[in-house]
Amino acid sequence: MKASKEPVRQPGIKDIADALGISIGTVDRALHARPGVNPTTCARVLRMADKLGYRPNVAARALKLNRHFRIEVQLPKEISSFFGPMREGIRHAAAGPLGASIEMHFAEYPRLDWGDIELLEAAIPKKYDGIVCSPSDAAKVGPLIDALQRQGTTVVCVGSDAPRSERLASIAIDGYVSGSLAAELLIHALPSASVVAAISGNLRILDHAEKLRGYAATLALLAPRISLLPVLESHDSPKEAYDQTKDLLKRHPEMQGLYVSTANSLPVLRAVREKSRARGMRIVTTDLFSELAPMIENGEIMATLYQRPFTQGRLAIQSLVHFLIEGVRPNPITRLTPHIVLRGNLPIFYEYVSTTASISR
Amino acid sequence: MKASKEPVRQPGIKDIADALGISIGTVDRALHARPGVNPTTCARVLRMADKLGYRPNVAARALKLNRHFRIEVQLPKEISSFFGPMREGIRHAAAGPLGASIEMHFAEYPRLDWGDIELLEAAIPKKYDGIVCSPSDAAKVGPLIDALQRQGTTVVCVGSDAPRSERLASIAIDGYVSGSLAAELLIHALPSASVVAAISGNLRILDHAEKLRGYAATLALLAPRISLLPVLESHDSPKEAYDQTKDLLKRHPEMQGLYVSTANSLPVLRAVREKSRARGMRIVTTDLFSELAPMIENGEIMATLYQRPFTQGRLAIQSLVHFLIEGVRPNPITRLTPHIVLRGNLPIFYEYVSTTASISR
DNA sequence: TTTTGTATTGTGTACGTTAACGCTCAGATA
DNA sequence: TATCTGAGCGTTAACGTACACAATACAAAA
Repeated sequence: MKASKEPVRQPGIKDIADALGISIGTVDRALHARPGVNPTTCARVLRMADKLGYRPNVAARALKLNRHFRIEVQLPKEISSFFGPMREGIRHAAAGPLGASIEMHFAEYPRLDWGDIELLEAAIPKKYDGIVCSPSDAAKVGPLIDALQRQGTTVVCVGSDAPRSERLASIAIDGYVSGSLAAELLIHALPSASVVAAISGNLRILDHAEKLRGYAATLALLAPRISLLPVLESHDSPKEAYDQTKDLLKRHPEMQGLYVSTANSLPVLRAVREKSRARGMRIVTTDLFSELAPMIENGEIMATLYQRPFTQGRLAIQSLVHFLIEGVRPNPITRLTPHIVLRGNLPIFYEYVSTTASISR
Repeated sequence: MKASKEPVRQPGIKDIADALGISIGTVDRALHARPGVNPTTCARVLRMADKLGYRPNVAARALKLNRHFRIEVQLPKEISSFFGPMREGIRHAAAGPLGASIEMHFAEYPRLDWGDIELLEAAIPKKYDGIVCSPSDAAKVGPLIDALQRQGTTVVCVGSDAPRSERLASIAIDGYVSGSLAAELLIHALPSASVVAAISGNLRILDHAEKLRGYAATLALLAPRISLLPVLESHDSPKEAYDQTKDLLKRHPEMQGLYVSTANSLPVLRAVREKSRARGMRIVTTDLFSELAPMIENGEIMATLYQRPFTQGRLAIQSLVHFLIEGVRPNPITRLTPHIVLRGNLPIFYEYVSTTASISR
């Protein structure tokens, strides 16, 4: 067999009109279920469109409608190894699906837990078409998101979530899975009777709590003889993290496994190193940044759970833009698994950390 | 501060022309470095375009040029748990960047190592704009790819590669990294002096060889006291794999770790199970399909290295289409890290395996 | 019958870009 | 001087769709 005619032109609205001996105006109305069309005609148009295999020409539509979306991206400045790549992912995805021109505003606030509320409030009168944000306190952010949604600004959460709010979608790492993986990695690497610990950020943040829930549950389920020390809460303060770790190591010399579920892992690692406890101690951390790489390389850190900020940003914008342009509601909740970074695949991730490289996160 | 004027219309070719008091024709020629423009004028246009922040309107361009690309995807039928999701990823990505209408042909051949050559040969006279394929024998496929490229058909390799050929790009899992990760996982889980083995597919396939190279190298480097038995080569035959594993288990009762670097892992696992050697034995497999899931769940398999077929397919089409439309040459080689699937994150991957679900691979 | 109203259909313009075509004019050639 | 040449630039018709507006039909009301 051979292909049919060479230039198989896609049928357009015009072809449907010609085939039916009517005008393109009527066809347009029929296809879009606009009022003012005879139901009989409408049916004929729909049937003919189907018969001809009509697919609307996105380019022409985009040109005609000439939509222009204003989107604000509100992310904290602080954990730049995480939110930097996330912004990159956002930019990347926004540049891709050019069905419409997208005007992106990147707004920053100092820290995860400081300034996001104000920024959201300030965004209300600006009447953006969409907002991407990473809420810290779901209870406070929720009402703001609802207010934004009601006035026609579509909100997508990325990195964290405001579960009870009206946000269009939420893209994040599955915290429970992260904790569970950390536990599993430690279980495999430690004797069946061991003592392990965990140091977390702010446990009032849902994601942190979820990580520890997964960690504890998996330890209990798969390695009942491993005992988990009371969880430390560093509140993402370097000083606190350092002091607490020091104290922990002093009080529990028998400890062999540690899960650092916050990106604020450097003080913890420093404390471990100073106690000369690096050898024998198995550590699983969270996220990936340049200081971490050599420690994975030399074995101080057994594994880190990379939270795929680039991918998260990409998916967030993809959902948002697809909704704005096509009106398609995405899955309201997307939970990704983190990448387990060991020594072997570190080079591949390290590229992302150190350069502004390729698209293949 | 407040945003500037409300409808900040994107400047077009017309605006540049007006600002300079020339015609849009000249602006168009200047912007595209077409002949027939005074260099001085050209420079003025470019400067003004930059000053006004001109971005070409993709929709208008797509409409005018009305490009129509014909792409053939040639993938084997056999490992459907791998090539199925890959086809999905391809479809997904092809539907997304609607800058042009893309006509996709999905061609199938029986097995990885049988029928791909014929399909490529058959594709030459068909004058496709692009071809996506997964070459098994690089030496044989290479010349065909070169022939296709010379006649104007752009070829992208996915899942495997034809390194010396003129293909536009190659997207695949990094085999060396895969093997290295398998080794690392086993090292962590086994006593420092152990005996481990590996069973591979066809070692003449570069990817399989790379996996074993990474495996052996990492074992030697990080755990010099672990000894690696001679590598088994199953040639992707279930019978052979089963028999070889049986034999291996009989001859080496001391073996505690096994890396199955081929998707053909079920016969191997059956042999292990029949020998009642499942407990204590640490197994790392490759890929993920429905039969594997319960074995990860119950611990028979410690981990599997998921090769992310959906992502591979998505990236392959993305490179190809982006090149066809915009003429941008992608990175010729993209090597992804596999996802390490443990019990904890299995549910997230299992979704992909069992359903035709979301986009978040 | 003419008029008015309403339900349906046709027409034209615009969206921003491309490319074919045509015009102009300086300089070269007859 | 007249004609040719070609570099440089302007004009215009598409591309397929959406929408405002105009036009037509056919009924009911005058």
